[in-house]
Amino acid sequence: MVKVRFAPSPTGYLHIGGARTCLFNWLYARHTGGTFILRIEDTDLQRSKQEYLEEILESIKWLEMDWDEIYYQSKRFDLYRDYAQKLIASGNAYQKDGAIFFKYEFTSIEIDDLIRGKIVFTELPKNEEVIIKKDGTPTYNFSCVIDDALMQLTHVIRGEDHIPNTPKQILMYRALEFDLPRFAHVPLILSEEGGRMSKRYGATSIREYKEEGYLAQAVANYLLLLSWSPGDNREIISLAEAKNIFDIKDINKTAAAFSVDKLNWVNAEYIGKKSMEEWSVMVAEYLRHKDFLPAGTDSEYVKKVVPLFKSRASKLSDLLDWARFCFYDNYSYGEDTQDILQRNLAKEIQVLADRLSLITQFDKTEIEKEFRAAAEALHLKAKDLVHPTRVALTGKKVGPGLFETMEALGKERVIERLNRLIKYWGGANG
RNA sequence: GUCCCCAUCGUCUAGCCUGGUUCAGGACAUCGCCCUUUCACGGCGACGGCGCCAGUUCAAAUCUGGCUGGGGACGCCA
Repeated sequence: MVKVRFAPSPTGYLHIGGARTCLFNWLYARHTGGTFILRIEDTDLQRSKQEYLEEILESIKWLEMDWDEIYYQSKRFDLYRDYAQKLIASGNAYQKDGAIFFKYEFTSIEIDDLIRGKIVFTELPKNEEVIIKKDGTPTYNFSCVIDDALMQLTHVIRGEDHIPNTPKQILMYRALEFDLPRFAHVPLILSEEGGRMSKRYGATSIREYKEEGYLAQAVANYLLLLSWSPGDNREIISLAEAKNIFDIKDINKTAAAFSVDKLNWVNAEYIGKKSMEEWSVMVAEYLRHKDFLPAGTDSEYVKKVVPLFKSRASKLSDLLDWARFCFYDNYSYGEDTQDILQRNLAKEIQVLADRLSLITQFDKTEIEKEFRAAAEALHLKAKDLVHPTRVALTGKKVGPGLFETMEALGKERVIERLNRLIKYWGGANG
């Protein structure tokens, strides 16, 4: 019976690296029908924070993972001290400077790693290791061994930065006469530049991706693709599907560089799969959460307007910029619109506005019909009228289809904004 | 410095274990064309890679060794 764990330390937020390690563990447990436990490694009382703990738990849940059991190392200090005493009694540890040291003889240690095969250490840098600190709390390597053994974990799936810890831990297993779990060290996730992942290179905590408007399923899907693949060219895989096929042996040995571009693509794929209804609800919630909507914004209006952006957004935060014109009138014409605005079409826009105001059924079909008729009457190519109209309505050169934008905005707003551009040019009679 | 890990397009990867079926397949990005009122979506196409050197073999991306490059660890942090 498989039993695995994810063991975060609440001294910081859940990062993408930790999230992926968690994902692999969770997936393996669910694939095998085993048990997945969460072990909070809060032994550093100074640096551990409740805020971080909540954050980590929230992020894991957000990614749609769950756990069968949860433990806190801070509640198990007595246990670690008992085992340290046992080591003293058996002559494998001793007290010095108020701390307890585990001592060991030099031996060649071999790790039979499930991902990398044999890893051989022919020497170790030291011959003793602190296991209980002066303040009575255990060190990482010790509490980790005690818990992994006592919780009867069958597999320890963790980041490869732990490879150098493993020989020390194995020595402790032996001294304590514990059975060894299987080890699987997964590759690290590198920064976009291929270097070390750190806060200096943009967002790394799961929360930040949530705040940026990435969908949980997309983030999980993308993370899954780093150093693992289903082997059949599929890129879009739900966790439910991954559960069926995930296996440790399919995890690569090579570290993967994180790519925002690819994440954006995956996220856009997930957005594409949502129905318009789901999309609207999702965006509305996001915009409200971001406090973006002006007070009193009609939710029906929000529903009308957000579909415009579904096929263009790669993440919800795109709307914060792109959809601004839908909710605010105080936008200015962008710098890059000058080439369009320098041609004064005040009279023509006035004609357009007059014709549009007569439409009773203000939908995109009627609007387009009238719009094209107006262009023809004015001897203008449709696009010569389209571009300035878009600038008038949105302040931007690029955006959703013009006629659907007009329908979503509603007749009143459209006319108002056309008049605003006419005024900008100095009036239709000037 | 010492120890350890890794090495296929710019990036993520398939292939590598069980050498010939591969003048290496897919995806992201980039570029081009089509669609088109702009951008995006969608469709089509292009560009682009087995780090290097030896060895084994009739045959190596696939096996072996060395080199180089990248990453990690050396805390009474985890």
